[in-house]
Amino acid sequence: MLEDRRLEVLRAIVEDFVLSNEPVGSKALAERHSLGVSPATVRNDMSALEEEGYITQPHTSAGRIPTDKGYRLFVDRLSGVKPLSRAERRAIQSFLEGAVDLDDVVRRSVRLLAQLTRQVAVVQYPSLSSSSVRHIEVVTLGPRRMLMVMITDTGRVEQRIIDSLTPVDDEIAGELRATLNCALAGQRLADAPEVVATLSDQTRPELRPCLATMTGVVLESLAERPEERLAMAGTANLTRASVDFADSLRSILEALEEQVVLMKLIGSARETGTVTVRIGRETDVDALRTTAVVATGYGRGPFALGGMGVVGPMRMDYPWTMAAVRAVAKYVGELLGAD
Amino acid sequence: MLEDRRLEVLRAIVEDFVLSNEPVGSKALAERHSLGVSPATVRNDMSALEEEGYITQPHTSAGRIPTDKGYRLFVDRLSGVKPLSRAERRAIQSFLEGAVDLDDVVRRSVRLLAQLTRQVAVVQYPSLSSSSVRHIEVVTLGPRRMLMVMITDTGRVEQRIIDSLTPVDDEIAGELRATLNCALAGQRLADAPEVVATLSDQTRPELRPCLATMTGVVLESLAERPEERLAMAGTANLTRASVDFADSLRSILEALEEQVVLMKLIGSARETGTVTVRIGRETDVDALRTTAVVATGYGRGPFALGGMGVVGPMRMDYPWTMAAVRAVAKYVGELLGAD
DNA sequence: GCCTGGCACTCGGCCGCAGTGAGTGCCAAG
DNA sequence: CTTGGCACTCACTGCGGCCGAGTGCCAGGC
Repeated sequence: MLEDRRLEVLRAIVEDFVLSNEPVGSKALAERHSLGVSPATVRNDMSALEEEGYITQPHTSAGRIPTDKGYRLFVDRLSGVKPLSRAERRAIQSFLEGAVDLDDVVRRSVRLLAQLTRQVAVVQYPSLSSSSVRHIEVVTLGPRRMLMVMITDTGRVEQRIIDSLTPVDDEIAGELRATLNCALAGQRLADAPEVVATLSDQTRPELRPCLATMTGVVLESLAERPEERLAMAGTANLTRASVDFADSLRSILEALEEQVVLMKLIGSARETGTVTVRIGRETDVDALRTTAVVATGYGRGPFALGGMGVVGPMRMDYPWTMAAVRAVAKYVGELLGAD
Repeated sequence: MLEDRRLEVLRAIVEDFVLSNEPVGSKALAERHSLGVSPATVRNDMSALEEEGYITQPHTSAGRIPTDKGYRLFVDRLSGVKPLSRAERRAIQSFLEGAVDLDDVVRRSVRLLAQLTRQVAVVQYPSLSSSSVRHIEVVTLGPRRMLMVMITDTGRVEQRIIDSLTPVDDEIAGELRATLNCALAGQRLADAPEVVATLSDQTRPELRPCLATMTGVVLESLAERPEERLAMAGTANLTRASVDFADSLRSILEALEEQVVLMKLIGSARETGTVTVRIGRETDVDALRTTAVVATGYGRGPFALGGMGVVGPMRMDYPWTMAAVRAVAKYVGELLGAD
């Protein structure tokens, strides 16, 4: 019960600090939250909390602010996920439902998430490996040139120009198209490697080099090249977060432009079925040590199509942000899953 | 000649201020640049330049800084375009030549431009209206569903799902494909409207609704929807530009996230055959009144495929930036034109 | 007529200083 | 274990003075 009150004090500190962005002191705490004890008692608790590393003071004779560890405890044990209001849910839905194609869905989601949370939002495009092939098209462009277009069930399109060593014509293209479609259409791309492996033997020898190139392309694009696409919005919101932030602003922006970094951050949340939070150094990115990342996967239950999330200052309204991310992910998932 | 020296003084002020970001005074000017006159004389010139509105002083007893008008004069009459070094040209080329598809080209260019100029870089995707149709593909997805994919000669791919009122099969799809390709392949998309207009009459009546939908899609995607795509990079560079900038940083970032605004800014430079510069209020965007935009079109001589450019503080090395933008545009143009 | 050196003046930036007040830690009493 | 009291710390603020870069003006020289 002493333990309980301490946690309550921690929660109060986090909540107040998130609101005010100023170190919170014992007196204000005891007043604003009905803790039922005097400031002196709160001071003792704070002292203990500081000892344990949950809070810290920027300088002597100032209030306390939560540490990474403090936020972590708050997120893990002290906060639920604030449910969104009916109006908010409806807003999300109406914002997304006008989308005409995949690109549009992604761009709308990312803007929506940025506006909603007032943070930087990031949305991965549906990953190829968790999509299925809808159709593969092969077109001749010239005597030794073909274009291959792969369309997935999420609406994503990958195209590649292929230079053939031997001459090609429409007939050959048709044959390749038929072979590839027959083997891959409807298959999940994650299963493609096995399917493709046996393909070569069943084909006319003279087509094999071309076919190999094409299956190569399929596999290669599957190999989640690091520049796997993503969309970002709301970078302007970074400036919202206090001024001391300004120093690190550049390095944060730089980190955010590194797609690889973001993919890791957002992508790692994809597999877990829930909203995950990484706070401060937990991001494993030095430039982001003053920020927190709230992310989740979207679409298809266990086989998430991609990840989405927001990056913001550690001082963030976690319950609300988590709720918003979860809600947007849910709608986007439905939108893409149904398609 | 007096006039000449004044211009020389203005140039010196711009150059010094770009380097130091500090108001430049008469003494320093007379010393650092061999103007052959004393500080007192320079003061007189400065006084005149201020009268005419080319320079201003942030406060009494401080040096002068150029105004919008001053930069404008500098760009128009006082600066050539610094040629790039051999090494730099080579660097550009090697950075771009590994690109595998259109997306890759655009993303590489924008990163390159951002790194080169240390500013925020923006690249439009090749606009559809100045591209030609390379191929149109029609595929059945279901009994009443088809997918249409249009591929342009710049490698851009537009796809759209079409729901038909009447049942469709592979044969019909083939017929539609043939009709569309026959009419449009090789045509510039800008000419598409006329070509398409006559198409309906030459077709079997039962196909007309479908065909109409498809040509509709072609025309619609041609209509340069405002969200015409573009890529941006180097926003972190904004923080580089002095601190007083920091206040306006948010509004600048917000403006940059407005695609429509950017499209206008970059797009308007597309038609002019040269590098254009918009300084301060010339951008017609209030949030960008402290910035300058250097932009140009790329590809295909008079029929530019798209625009690219950079956004940075007014205090910018214009000769060098203009040279860099021009050089990158040239290489990208070659890359996409040859393709 | 233009350039130049000299001179008085302005004013933003940079100390150093003391006063203020929020907040802490400790202690003794309930 | 809680509480009120008390001394202490220290960031922040406002004030006054100094400094120096930079200006404008003027009278003298080429």
